[in-house]
Amino acid sequence: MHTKEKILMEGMELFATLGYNGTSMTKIADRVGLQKSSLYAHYSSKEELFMDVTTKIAADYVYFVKSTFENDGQTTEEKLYLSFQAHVKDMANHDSSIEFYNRFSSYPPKGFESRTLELLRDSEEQARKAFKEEIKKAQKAGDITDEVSLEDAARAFYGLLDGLSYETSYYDMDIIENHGESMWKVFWRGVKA
Amino acid sequence: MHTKEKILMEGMELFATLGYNGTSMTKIADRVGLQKSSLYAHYSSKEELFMDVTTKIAADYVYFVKSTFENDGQTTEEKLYLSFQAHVKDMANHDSSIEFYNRFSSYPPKGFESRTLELLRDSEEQARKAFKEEIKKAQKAGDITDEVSLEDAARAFYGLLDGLSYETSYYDMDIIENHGESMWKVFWRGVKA
DNA sequence: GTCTATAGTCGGATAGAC
DNA sequence: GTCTATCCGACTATAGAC
Repeated sequence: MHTKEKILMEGMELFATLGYNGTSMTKIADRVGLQKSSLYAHYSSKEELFMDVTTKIAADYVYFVKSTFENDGQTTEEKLYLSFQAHVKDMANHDSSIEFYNRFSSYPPKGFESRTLELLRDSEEQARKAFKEEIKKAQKAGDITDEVSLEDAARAFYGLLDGLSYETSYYDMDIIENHGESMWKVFWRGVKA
Repeated sequence: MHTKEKILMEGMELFATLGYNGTSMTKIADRVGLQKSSLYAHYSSKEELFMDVTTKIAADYVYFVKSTFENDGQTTEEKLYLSFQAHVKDMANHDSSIEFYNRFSSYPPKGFESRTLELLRDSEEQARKAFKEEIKKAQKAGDITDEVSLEDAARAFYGLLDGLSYETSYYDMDIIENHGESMWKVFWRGVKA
C-alpha cells in the first residue's frame, strides 16, 4: 500500500502546479518511478485518482483551519490574528495542498466539476463556520464593534483570505506577507470596538 | 478583416471559460463558422492567437480601471466607492474579459508563462497606480485617516478587489454583490478619518 | 481565404506475459 | 504489481485543390 500513497502525493503536487490537463499519467508515473500502465493497478482512472486527492485535500483543509485556532492568543483579537497569520504563512510558502485547494475551487476539471466542487465547498463551508464562531465570540467579548454586523465582519474576514488566495498564485513570499500585514491593519481598524 | 476580429472575440470567450488547453482550434472555428484549418490563414498558431487576445485584454483592463474613476462621485469616498462598485458589477456579471484576466493572471498557459504575464502584470501595475493616486487624493482631502499609511490603505484596497476576483470564479451574482457590500463597509470603516 | 485530407504527436486506457 | 506493446481518440498544424 506504500505505492498507492506515493501516487497520491505526487499526483497532488503535480495537479496543484500543472493543473488537471497539464498533469499526464506519464508524468505522475515518472515521479513515482513506475510505468504509467502500472498506475492502473491502484487507480482505475485519472479521474478517480484526482477525486481521491480532492477528498484528502478537503479533509486536510478543515483540519488546518481548526488547528489555526488552537494557538496562544490571549484576547480574541490575538486568536483571530494568529489564525490569519497561519494562513498567510502557508500561502506565502506556496504549500502545494493550499495551491491545489485554490486552483480547483476556482477551476475544477471539465467534465466532473460538480463532484469536485461538492467536496471542496463542503469543507469551505465548515471552515467558514469556524471563522464565524470565533468572530461571534469576539463580538460578544466586546472586542469587535456592534456597528458592523456579524455577517459583514465574517464576510470581510473571508474576503481577506480570498484576496490572499488570489495573490498567492502570482506574488512571492515577502510581498504576500506585506500585503497580509496591510490588509489586517485596515480590517482590524474596520471592525474593532 | 472582419473574420480575424471574430476569431479574436470567440477565442477570448472560449479561453476565458474553458482555459487554454480546454479550448481547441476546432471549437473556435465552429463558433466563427469556419473549418479549423482556415484559422491558420489569420493566425500562424494557437499561441499567437492567444497572445493577441492577451494584448487586447491587458489594454482594455487599464482603460476600464481608468474609466471607473470618471464617475459622478462628489467626495473622494464616493468616487472610490463607485469605482469599487463598477468592479463588483462587472465581476458579478461574469464579464468574460475580466474572467480571462483573472484566470490567466493566476494560471498562464504552460510553455509561455512569461510572455503572458509580462503583458498582464504590466497592465495590473498601471491599474494599481491609478488606484493609489485616488487614495492619495482622499488622504490629502482628509477623508482617509493618517493612522493608516498610504501604502497600507492602497494594499487593502487591492486586496478587496483580489478577494472579489477570487470569489468571482465560484459564486453567483447576488452573493458577490453582498460580499462586496460587506467588504466595503469594513474597509471604509478601517480607513476613514 | 476557405475547403478536404492527412501527417504527426500525445493523451488515457487495456491486454497479456512475468 | 509491474512490465511491454498496443489501441483509440483528440489535438495542432500543414499540403494542396478551388
